[in-house]
Amino acid sequence: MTIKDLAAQTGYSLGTVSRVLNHQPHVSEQAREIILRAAEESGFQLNSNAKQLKQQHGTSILAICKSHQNELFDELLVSIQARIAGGPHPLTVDYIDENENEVQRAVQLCREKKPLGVLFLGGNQENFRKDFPKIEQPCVLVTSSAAELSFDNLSSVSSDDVLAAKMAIRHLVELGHRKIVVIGGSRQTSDAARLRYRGCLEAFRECDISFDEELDYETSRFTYLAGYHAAQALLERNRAFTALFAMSDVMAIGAIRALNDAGKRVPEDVSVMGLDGLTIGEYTVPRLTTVVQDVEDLAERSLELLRCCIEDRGSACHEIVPITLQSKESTQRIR
Amino acid sequence: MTIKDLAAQTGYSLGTVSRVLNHQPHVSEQAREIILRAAEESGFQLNSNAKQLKQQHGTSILAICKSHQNELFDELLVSIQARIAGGPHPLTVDYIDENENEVQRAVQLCREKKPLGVLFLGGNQENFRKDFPKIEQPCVLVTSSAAELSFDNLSSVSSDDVLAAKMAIRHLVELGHRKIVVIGGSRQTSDAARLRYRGCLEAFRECDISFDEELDYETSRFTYLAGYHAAQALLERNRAFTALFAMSDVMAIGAIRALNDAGKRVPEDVSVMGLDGLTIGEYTVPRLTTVVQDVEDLAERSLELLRCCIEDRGSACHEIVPITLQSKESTQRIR
DNA sequence: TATTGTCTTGGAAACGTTTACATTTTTCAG
DNA sequence: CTGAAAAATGTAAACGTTTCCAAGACAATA
Repeated sequence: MTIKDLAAQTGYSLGTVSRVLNHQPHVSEQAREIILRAAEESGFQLNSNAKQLKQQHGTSILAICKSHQNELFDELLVSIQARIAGGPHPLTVDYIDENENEVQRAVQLCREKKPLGVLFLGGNQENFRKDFPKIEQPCVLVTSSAAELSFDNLSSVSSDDVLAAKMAIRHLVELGHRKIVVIGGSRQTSDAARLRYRGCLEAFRECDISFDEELDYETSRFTYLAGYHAAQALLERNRAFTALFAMSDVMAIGAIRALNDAGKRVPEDVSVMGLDGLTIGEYTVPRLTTVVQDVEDLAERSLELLRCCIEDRGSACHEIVPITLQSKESTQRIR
Repeated sequence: MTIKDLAAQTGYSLGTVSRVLNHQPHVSEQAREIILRAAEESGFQLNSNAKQLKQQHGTSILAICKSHQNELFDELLVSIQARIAGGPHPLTVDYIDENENEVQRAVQLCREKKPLGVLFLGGNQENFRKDFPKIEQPCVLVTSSAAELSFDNLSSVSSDDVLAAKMAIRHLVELGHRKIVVIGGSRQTSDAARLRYRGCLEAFRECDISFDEELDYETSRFTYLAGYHAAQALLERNRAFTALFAMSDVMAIGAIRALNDAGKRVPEDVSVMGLDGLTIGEYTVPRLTTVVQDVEDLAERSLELLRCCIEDRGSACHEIVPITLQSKESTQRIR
């Protein structure tokens, strides 16, 4: 059943049928009604390949997600999907490898799929600086600011990483902690790690705490295992500490496990903080105190920004969504 | 840059270029080489819309995932995606609503996207029985057996749900438990819940334990919150129990939280078992004892089955993948 | 009535492939 | 050499839309 059959069946021409199906003007009420009914009755289904071939652009939103191993992205994706479902623009997700250049990959995918717009979940500033110009579609970089980049089809939505780390450290300081350990991902490859680390340093300075280099642990990634090993390594350094800040929730959970395995209780012996606000933070015992980046907010704003760029051809915009500190059970006032 | 440009550029005809690009025979080595190089150099990208329009079928694998809220499916999807990445058949994922009919949705999606094959993540036997015939593509139903259904384009890969539940109960019994609580999702809407419940009953019978109806709690879903409320409700019934079996890991984790909140220690006061073998079971304190459905296995086998059906037009096949019991910290011998 | 403009419709050319068929070239047995 | 089969290549028609342009119908204006 094609548009042609529909035309033959109703006695109208191809052009008219197409106009009806696309809700275009210049069609009489009568024609619209007849054709719509015929389409309904025959279970007509438009061939999107033909449509896209002709129009030279697809109808979907493409999400490019760096690595499978990021729980925050998982939650974000779920939230984005929920918002987009049922709408006119289906979501396509492509996972790419950790050490692949996401922008280069994007230009390839854009050429092939011709999406209306693309959402980058995670991404490295440097890669954008180098390879972005080849992309014509509006894009938004989520969870990482692109404010320093000046491409007028690149927007971004992120939380203030510096502030987030600051809030975490300040919270620990307010609870009386002075010897605070920091663990995070690679500051060389991750913008987030770099910014959060800066936040930590600023917080320490503002609180007049001299930060012991020995209490800093930089690992390659933000995973559970990385957190576990980091905490373990820190314990082996034999420096006393009463609190630990991990730059991601899963890392914090790994760290808690390592502390437990070493006979330390959380929060009695060591207070632990995470950053992200994942659902699983609620599952752990004790519940994880963390700095929350609201996933719903992030999803909502990034989609909204993308929509703006697509519809109005409005230009780039860089948003910061608010973060909140959620104090739960893994931190306590120092004894 | 189209195939036509490539033809003009190399001096060959459209047909020859197309044959080269599709690795078809009847092309001279020389032509193949020249054309391939030209394609490489010019960064040529085939227009998949044109291709699919002509061929009348797409090239992708479609995964239809029932509900966003299933961690097992998330892990499965990651594993499937990893296997499929880089191959000739991209994966498209569509999440559908909990109470939508997945098969009806599938026929719609198949009409539109014309995938090579479809993977159902979760699904209700009844829906298949009713609406499946309209689907022409090979399909495989994952994590739920379709052995009772006789469509020769429907295969399935699952673990033995009855056995899984049996193993869990037996393990608890072997640890000396007699008063065992069972919580699970709706047996009316979920095949898994029904089968696992049957497994429990059989295990109890085989172990000569009379199962107290008051120790059974059927909730609507398999979530953390459902687990939490179920455990809470069971505690309020004031029946003594020393062990709890939840039909999913997240439920078990919710139950542990409820027990903790009520002042019960796990595993000292109550042993808790889950079923699934999710990664997050490792994150909890105590680590969750569970019956593991190997995600890698499930992914591997389902993809293999689908591939067979697509390539050889081989017919339906129903596989059971082995499960294993992973004893960790949330269960212990009764005191 | 003649002229203009607006609304509705029909017709046909694209979009970039694949593929069946036609044609040319090569190979090789007799 | 000849002729025929096989291999390589070219040609053109599809696939199902959208969209531009032309044309017809009708009303309003001069």
